[in-house]
Formats: sequence, C-alpha cells, structure tokens
Amino acid sequence: MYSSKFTVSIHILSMIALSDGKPITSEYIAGSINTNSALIRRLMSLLKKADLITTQTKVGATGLAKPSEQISLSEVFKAVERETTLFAIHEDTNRDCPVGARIGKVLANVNDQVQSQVDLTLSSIHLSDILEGLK
Amino acid sequence: MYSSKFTVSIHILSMIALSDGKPITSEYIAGSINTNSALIRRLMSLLKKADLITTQTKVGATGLAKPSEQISLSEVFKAVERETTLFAIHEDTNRDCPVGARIGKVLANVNDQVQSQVDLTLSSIHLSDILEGLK
DNA sequence: CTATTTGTAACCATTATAGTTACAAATAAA
DNA sequence: TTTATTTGTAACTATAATGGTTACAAATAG
Repeated sequence: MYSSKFTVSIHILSMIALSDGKPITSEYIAGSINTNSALIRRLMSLLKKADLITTQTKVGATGLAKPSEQISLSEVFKAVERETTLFAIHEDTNRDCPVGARIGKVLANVNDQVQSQVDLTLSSIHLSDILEGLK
Repeated sequence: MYSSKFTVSIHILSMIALSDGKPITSEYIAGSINTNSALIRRLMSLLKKADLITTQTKVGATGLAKPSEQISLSEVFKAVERETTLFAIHEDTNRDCPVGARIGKVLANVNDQVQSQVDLTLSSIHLSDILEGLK
C-alpha cells in the first residue's frame, strides 16, 4: 500500500483551505494531525514545489495556490509520492526462458492499465469534494 | 507501490499454465525468475490456498486449479497481497479539530473509490490474456 | 529404502516510512 | 536594531515489510 504521505497531504490542504485567510502555521496543522511540525513542513515543501500552495517565512503567507476546485487528488498524489509503478516488477528474469524473456513487457502493460485507471479516478476528485465531505 | 509478490505470482501462474501437463517444479520456476525456490513455494502456497493451483509432494501434481480464462488478476492479487487499504490513513488525528475528527471517513471514501476501480480493472484481466501477451 | 519435492520455519540485509531534534534563514514586530 | 516567530532542510532513529536464503520434516515415487 502507499504511504500516508498522500492522505496526510489532503489533510494539510483541507486545513489550509478552511483557514480561509486566517493565518495558519505548520505547528497548528500538526496539532490537527497529532504529529510533528517538521513532518508537515516536509510535505508542505513538496506541495509548494508542485504549485499547490504558497508559503513563506511570515505569518499569513500560507494559502492555496489555486481554488480548491482546481486541485485534483491526482496532482496531490504526484506531488508527494515517489515516481514508481503501482506494482513492483522483478527485473532480473531469465532471458533464456520464453516466459522470463517476455513477461516484463506484459506486466508493464498490466501496470499501465491499472495505473491509468487510478489516475483517472484521482483526477476526478478535487479538494473541493473533500471539503464538501468534511461538512 | 505494491511488492513484486503479485507480479511474480503472475509469472509463476504463466509458467504452470504453459507447462501444460509436463511436470514442473518450484525449482524450475525459480530458474525462470532467477530467484530462490523457497520463495516460489511460499507464493505457491498462497496460490494454492486461494484455489488457483494444485500442488502436492509428487512429480507432476502441480497445475492450474481451473482454466486460465477463469483466473482473474483480481483473484491473484487478493491471494498474495496483504489485506490493506490502497492508501495508508493516519488514524491518530485530533478529534477536537473539525477536520481531524472527520477527515478519516472522507479519506476512507476516497480510498474505496480508487480501490474498487483497481479491482474492476484487475477483474477484467485474466491469466489467459497474460498468456496471449506472452506469445 | 533412496531420491525428490513440497511446505514451512527461521534468519538476515535492505529499504522506505514516520517521527524527531536541531538550526540557519527570512520576516514581522518591539 | 533586537527579539520572536516561522519556514525550510538536514540529520538521525526506530519500525516494519520485502526479498532472499538456509534448513529440514513430511510426503511420495521409484
């Protein structure tokens, strides 16, 4: 399974979205997640690099970089999860075996099919939907 | 990302399917994957428990438990991967915060949506399709 | 009764995560 | 200018799962 980085990031984005102008700090967000502010800042740093939020070393600078309707979970996922295939594929197969020689391509194809479905689903859900669900 | 247990299992099933009557051992399959036979047997044990293959301590007893057209990748996945959610969800949130109190349910819902899409895709692919791709 | 193979237990090394401490740099406010 | 606050990041630790390996009892064929 994927790490909690993705879901914690959604939590962070929700907190920021709902702060709505009022100054919000990594310390405060950490309080809602019951964890460390450095961990939050680490994720916020990635979210900033992906242009999902704005931050600065000053009070009140933290906010969404665009409306919650325009932030899809696909973007959030890609911002914080390492670039990997969904299923690990054993690379060192025996090329002298007909199956070993060809299975890699077949499995990569399976992976792509599933992964594009996941991306499609995540693309269809936006931060605004999450906020709606939180009401 | 998920471990290679799933994709290695597909490799194993393909080897068994293509052995087609001819005796096949875990040692032989391990040779195609370039790994250890105990590791293969560990996975085969799970595949057997899921009624996907038949095995016995005798030569020639290893085979598919049903036609390759009736073995979906969804079954294979469930046979070897631990029962988990696709995305880890941080459980210990602050219940005194409106977001912390409700985000868990919202995230579980997101998880279910994605996971059922994955399952749908995996259900639509069968071992027979893999064998076709190997040709 | 010998050889082969399965099924499983018990390890070990590696890797990523989650959590933590610490601190320089930026900025606001006194 | 000085002080306090906050970000951004580095460094470190503990934990857990994977992937690989050795070993061996039990089952079975010859």
